[in-house]
Amino acid sequence: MNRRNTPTKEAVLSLLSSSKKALSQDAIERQLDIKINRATIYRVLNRFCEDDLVHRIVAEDGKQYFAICKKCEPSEKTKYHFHFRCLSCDTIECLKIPVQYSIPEGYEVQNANCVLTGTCNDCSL
Amino acid sequence: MNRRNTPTKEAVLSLLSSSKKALSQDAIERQLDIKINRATIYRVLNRFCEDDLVHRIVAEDGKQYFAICKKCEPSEKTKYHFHFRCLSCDTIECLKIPVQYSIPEGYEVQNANCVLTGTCNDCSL
DNA sequence: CGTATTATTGCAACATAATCGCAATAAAAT
DNA sequence: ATTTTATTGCGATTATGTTGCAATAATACG
Ligand SMILES: [Mn+2]
Ligand SMILES: [Mn+2]
Ligand SMILES: [Zn+2]
Ligand SMILES: [Zn+2]
Repeated sequence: MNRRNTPTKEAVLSLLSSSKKALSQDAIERQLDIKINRATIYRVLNRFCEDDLVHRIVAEDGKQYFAICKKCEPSEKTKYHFHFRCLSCDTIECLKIPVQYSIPEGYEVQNANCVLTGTCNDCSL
Repeated sequence: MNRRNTPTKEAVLSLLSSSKKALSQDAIERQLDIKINRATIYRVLNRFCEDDLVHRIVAEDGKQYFAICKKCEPSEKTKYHFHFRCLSCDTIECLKIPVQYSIPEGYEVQNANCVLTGTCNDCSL
């Protein structure tokens, strides 16, 4: 399935690139200059995830948030990192903290979704 | 707000106690002998969480799963532990693996939701 | 006991997130 | 220019979870 370049794709990727926070579909739709259909945004995002351009975070609110993988090297060591959700400013950000665990025998980990919740630095003043 | 003992409450708690896996509202409703309304189950579960009898896990599928806190002492050291979701048998279990992280200055963590996904021991044969 | 208080329940309606089918559009290849 | 088919918009649909309200029942209290 070959990918095609479209204004929609570029707009969403550009927005994610310039954002310091992970964004939900909702937030993306609101922040975009052009009007893009909801289903389309989801499809674009899902494609980005498939292509490992973007990673998906599921927060405690059950919603999906998307963030660009800038420094997310697929190096086995720092494969997964924590995310932080601030209950005060309601933003989700990537923390440069590797997820460490020792999995029991026989288990195989394919993905990790780790979200810490609380108050961020900006809001704790 | 005082709590009252009801058949519903006991049935749900008993089911969670005897289950080795975390259960969704859906699964609880199906596994219960008596028919209990969906909203009621959610309300019972939310009360259990408020009272720290049960803890809530939000998985990658965006759904809530509930598990009994048997050995979940509120000791600060092992406050949070990992959970594992098997994509093969579609179950979620508590791992006795503490969540370790070093949070940046100024951040305050109130909760952690950490789910590893992959294949469990039973399914990896 | 009998009665009063109010936590709990069932039901329907609601809210929101995310997906899907299908026809129309448009990017890319030829 | 024409063909191919990935992408889009739209509406409908599924799913999870919550809420308002009246009815029910657990608990306290005389
Ligand atoms: Mn991240
Ligand atoms: Mn657990
Ligand atoms: Zn904040
Ligand atoms: Zn399994």
